[in-house]
Amino acid sequence: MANEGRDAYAPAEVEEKWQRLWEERGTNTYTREALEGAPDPFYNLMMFPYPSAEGLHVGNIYAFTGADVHGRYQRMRGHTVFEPIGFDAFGIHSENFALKRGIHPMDLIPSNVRNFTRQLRRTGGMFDWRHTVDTTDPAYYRWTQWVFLQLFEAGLAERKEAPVNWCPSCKTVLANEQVIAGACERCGTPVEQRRIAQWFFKITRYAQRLLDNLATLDWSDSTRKAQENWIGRSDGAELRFPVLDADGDETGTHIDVFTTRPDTIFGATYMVLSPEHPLVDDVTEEGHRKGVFAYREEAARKDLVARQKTDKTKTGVFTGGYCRNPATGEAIPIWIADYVLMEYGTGAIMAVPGHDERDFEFATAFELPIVRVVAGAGDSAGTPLTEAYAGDGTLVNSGEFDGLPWQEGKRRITEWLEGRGLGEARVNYRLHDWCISRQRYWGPPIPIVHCPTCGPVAVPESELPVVLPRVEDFKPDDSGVSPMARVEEWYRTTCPRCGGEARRETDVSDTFLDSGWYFLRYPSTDFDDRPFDRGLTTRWLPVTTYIGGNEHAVLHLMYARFLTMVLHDLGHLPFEEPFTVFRAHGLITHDGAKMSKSRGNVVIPDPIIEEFGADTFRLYLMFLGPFEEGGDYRDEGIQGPYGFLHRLWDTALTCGDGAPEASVERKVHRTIKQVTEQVATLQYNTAVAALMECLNAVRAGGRQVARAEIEPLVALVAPFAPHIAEELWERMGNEGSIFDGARWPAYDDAKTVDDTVKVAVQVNGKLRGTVDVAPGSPEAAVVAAARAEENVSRHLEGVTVRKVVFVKDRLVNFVVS
RNA sequence: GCCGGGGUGGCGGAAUGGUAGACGCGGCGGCCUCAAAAGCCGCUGUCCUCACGGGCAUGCGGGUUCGACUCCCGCCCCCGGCACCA
Repeated sequence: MANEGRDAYAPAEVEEKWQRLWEERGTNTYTREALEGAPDPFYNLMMFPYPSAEGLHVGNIYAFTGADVHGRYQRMRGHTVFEPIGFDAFGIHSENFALKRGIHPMDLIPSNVRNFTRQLRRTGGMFDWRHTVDTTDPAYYRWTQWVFLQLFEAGLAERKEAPVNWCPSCKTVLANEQVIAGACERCGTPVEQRRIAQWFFKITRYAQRLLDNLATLDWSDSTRKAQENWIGRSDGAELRFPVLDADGDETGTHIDVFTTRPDTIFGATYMVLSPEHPLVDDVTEEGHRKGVFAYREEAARKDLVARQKTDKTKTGVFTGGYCRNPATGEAIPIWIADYVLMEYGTGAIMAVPGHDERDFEFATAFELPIVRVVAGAGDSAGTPLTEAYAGDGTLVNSGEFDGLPWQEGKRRITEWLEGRGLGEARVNYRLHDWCISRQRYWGPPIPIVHCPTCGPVAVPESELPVVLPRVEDFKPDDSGVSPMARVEEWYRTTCPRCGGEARRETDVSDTFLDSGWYFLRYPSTDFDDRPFDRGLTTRWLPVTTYIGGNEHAVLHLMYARFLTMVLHDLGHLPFEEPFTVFRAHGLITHDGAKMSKSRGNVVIPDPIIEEFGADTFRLYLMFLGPFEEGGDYRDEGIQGPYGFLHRLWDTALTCGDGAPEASVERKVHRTIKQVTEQVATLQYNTAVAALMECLNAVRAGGRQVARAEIEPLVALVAPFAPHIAEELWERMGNEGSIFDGARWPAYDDAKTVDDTVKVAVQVNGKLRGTVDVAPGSPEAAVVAAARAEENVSRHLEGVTVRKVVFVKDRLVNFVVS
């Protein structure tokens, strides 16, 4: 193709030009007035990144591009699309990196943010840089602290003791990820647990609502399911086991257990308390005190991670105490064992070794009695148990309840015990309250003052933010509390209530609190006197579409939902669910393997963008696999999209003004239809394939291309490759940005239908030929044509046709003997 | 163990129960070019056949159906998440 006098596609030039123009013209940014008056708002949210020192990685770009394609598409359909981005810059990653490199996070983060901003601009995202947030900016975390106070004042924040990982050598608190195989990641010393007072948000109060609302959300199934499991509702009963003294008389205290199988209570042959259970001392007999004490110490010495390791053999000790099984009336021994967790249920269980795998293992190890109380098909009351039986069956050895199906037994036994004041039906959740305290430096201070007379007092709203001071020595030390606890001039203050001497809370809050409400802030960043403006919030929220990774399926998304619900209940928000639609994108691998630094197969975006351009990179990322499932990045694969954009460029700039050819026009209309449907549902890989196929058809045989044949393709490719689309759009003589004025092409249904269709002809289900017929041809005509087909007729020779299957415009199948 | 998602050419991946392998990469052969970049043409699952054709092919084993990558039953393997949750 002769092309002297016309410049070749030079991505770098085109991309720099349009990034500059977008910025100059404010193409993607909104003023406060524009946001307030938006006629058709579409809030397109993506998960804001943590600005690491390494820069954006391919995973970030993959996620952002997928979301940006969606936003650009919605904009071309005429919506006012608000697409903000920000930085989730507090937290342990920055702090650890800063410690390692000896750079203060207050210096490190701004330079990381600058670098991320530069990279994000280069990728061609439609970001509104007027409305960005940085969680480490006091102007932002002032409102994070405000959110804390809302919960505090509503009685949803409470301070209680909870275990943390403790390194006895570094004398510091460790996050779970800093514990490697039970040892401190820095010094290798075995980690212990310690109990310290921490702040919790009472998310468990919202467990049922968080669960119920899931059904109303248009979210990826995998994400919804993950939330459901995380909340972990189980229906059962709380039962009371009276404690007995040495003479076998009731002492008046009792142990409550939670069980999902009250029907098996006749098989409860012993009781197990968690080592931390408050009644352990009460029930322990003199002779057993030493053993119980030693066991409890040992359990405490284990770190929180190791404590939860499964497939370890069961350990435990007998306390010497007994309680009464309220069903059988018999005395059963009370043990303590670390397989019972204080965090779940009541911290105590009735052990039914016949029908619970863990109890069976424990009973076998310590030679405790095992009784069958459920008989499966073919079993009787006396059938011995060689393993725990957890299947279906009817009750046996259960007194008056013998013979009942277990489900019915569950109900009846609960009622029976309830009638005797020995228990009641109960629902229990796996979800725990949200611990937001971090004994760290790099986070927003929790806005509380501890007063010796008034207790914990909220910092008045007018005094927010409680600014995190610049402290050069922020390394955790042997004090065991936050580094802020040694900055006396900071923590010494007066009580806001009584004016007496007091001390600031020195812990900072969890980063999930920063990210738990950031989407509320974006539209309102023009306001510094309120976290989010009522009018803007009503117009723009809830978020229309949120696209992000499933790694945040439970924590981030659950906390954001919880905070939204609370703020709704407190009258601050008119909705209780923040994200109407959520879509989880897949993971991207490189040459079939997960990317990781240690493998050395991390794809670095910058050199790729330099060589091929952001448009090609974006197009390739969206093409290499289904967006919601992820895909495999292969370095050579980028050549396909690269060549495609080159051909698109050449074709668009050499097209003529003639009328479109009918068959090509049909292809174009079919493509518009397909791309429209598939981009809307995030099926980007097949939409891109359709664009390639269409361009091939348009260019077939080096034919002269008509403008009407190629111009729609320029618009269809725009969400994926915005810079080249703008440039071609302009060079084809159009005014203004292709993203302004709802330029998404329309298709004519009548023009998506071909004038002939290929019908497959089978004999006994095997393809023997095809025939071309007019669409909608009747059976008789198609069958006749099929019989006439040479190869088909040969296969029909000498056999009897028993049946003819006809599917209009698709196939004919001759069933022969 | 539980909950998701998968298993299709050399590779990434397409296929409302109806022509398996679209689109792309890679490979092979050719064109254009001083050269490179970009571009263009043809072939490319596998086996048999000079060819026309035909056989075999969607992790494994069964089933339903005129017809199964697709639906049903039973396995195996891979990826992600949760995990002593009573």
